[in-house]
Amino acid sequence: MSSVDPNDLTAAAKIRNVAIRHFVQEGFQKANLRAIAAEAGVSIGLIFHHFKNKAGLRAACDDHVLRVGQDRMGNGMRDLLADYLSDPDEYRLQVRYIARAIHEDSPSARTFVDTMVEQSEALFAEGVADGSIRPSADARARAVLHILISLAVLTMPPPLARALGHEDFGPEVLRRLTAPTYELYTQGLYTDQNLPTAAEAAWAAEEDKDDA
Amino acid sequence: MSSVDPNDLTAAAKIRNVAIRHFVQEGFQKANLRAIAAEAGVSIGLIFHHFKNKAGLRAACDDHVLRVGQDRMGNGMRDLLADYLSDPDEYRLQVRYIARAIHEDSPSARTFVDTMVEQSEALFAEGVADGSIRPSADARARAVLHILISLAVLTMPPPLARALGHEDFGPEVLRRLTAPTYELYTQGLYTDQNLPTAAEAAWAAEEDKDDA
DNA sequence: ACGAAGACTGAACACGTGATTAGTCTATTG
DNA sequence: CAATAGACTAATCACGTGTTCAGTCTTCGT
Repeated sequence: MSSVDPNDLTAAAKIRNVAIRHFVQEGFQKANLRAIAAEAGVSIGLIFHHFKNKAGLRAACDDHVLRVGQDRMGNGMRDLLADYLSDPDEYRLQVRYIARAIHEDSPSARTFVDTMVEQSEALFAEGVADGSIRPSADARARAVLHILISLAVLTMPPPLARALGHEDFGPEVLRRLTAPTYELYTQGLYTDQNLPTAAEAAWAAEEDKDDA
Repeated sequence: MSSVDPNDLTAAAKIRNVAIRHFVQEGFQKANLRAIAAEAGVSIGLIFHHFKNKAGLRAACDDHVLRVGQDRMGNGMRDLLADYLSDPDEYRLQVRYIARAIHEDSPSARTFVDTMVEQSEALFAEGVADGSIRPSADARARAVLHILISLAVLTMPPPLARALGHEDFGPEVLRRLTAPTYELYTQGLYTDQNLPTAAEAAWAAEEDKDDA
């Protein structure tokens, strides 16, 4: 659906697709319009003809990627991870683009994030209703945390992947994370009775603050 | 220790500190050397005199921030979050700088990440030994996952903070995340018996792959 | 006091790159 | 068959910005 034969695409679409890849790989600033034009097989001027300026091109890319992403979520987003796993090579680029847009607080990213959180919260609510998921004291915050974690895993930086023995992130790394994620999501990290050492102390200390 | 009176700093240190802020707020590419020089109260030429070129300045910043971070970890890192909470305004900048360096795979970031993972794994091992933390099938992967999550929380993008009703990330948002994090780390997400719906199915599907 | 080394300045340079513009080609319409 | 519009090109401009350089000022050792 997304990587059709490049021949039957309009020039504008070709430019957009190439630009998306460049924006992800080099960042918006560093991305070079001449290089994009060359790779898309068009002249530089055409970019401006279609998109007005570099920011316009970016807006078009944001719009396209986020719209596609939102559509995919629309007909039954169960989980970002699940989606990703269905075809890693296909979605890796788009996921990274989305993550980048979110971190840079692009306008199109706002509604996208809202939708994700909304859906995630609804999904959890379902689970709670049928007893498969534990209830939470703050359902909204839990949804946010879950999105945050999913995004983090899917955009794992190279040094962390390397700490797992792989050159960079990919299906193998993801599979390696299966066990700890599974454990965390089913049993948690700490044992039942005592909530000790590190994080807990910090959280507690933080909570003391608004008593003062 | 870090924000002393700007007057008694050497010019090179002043430049470095200003540069760190600019690199975080605008990114390395967009950061303007003239603006940095002006804000540091020196001429543009001096930057090149001390740091050779822009890349040199960046290397110096990387080195400084990561060294400071590593020192802090050295004398008893318990938890990234705990550290952060001790003085959010002070560390916010540095944490974001580190996260950026890690994502861009800067050379100095590699050893830093390794140290973090190492320490985290050791910490978990302690906990497992004294019974406060559950054992894991893959201790290394769990440590990586934990670092990943900590980093993600501390560099939470604005749209997600907004989904929690705040303008951007800060101590309040962090406190809001306390409950779900606490729940996740003590009980997990799913109830005991069945591991249903979303993520689980995906993880399972993924595992099937290497049977084929 | 003198000389050298290094801190420091400000103007000028070089060049990459986003943007403009004049003009050509293609195709649709009346 | 004009004629109009839009896709498209290639040369050119404009300018921000990293970098260099010649020269001045400060400091310090002898």
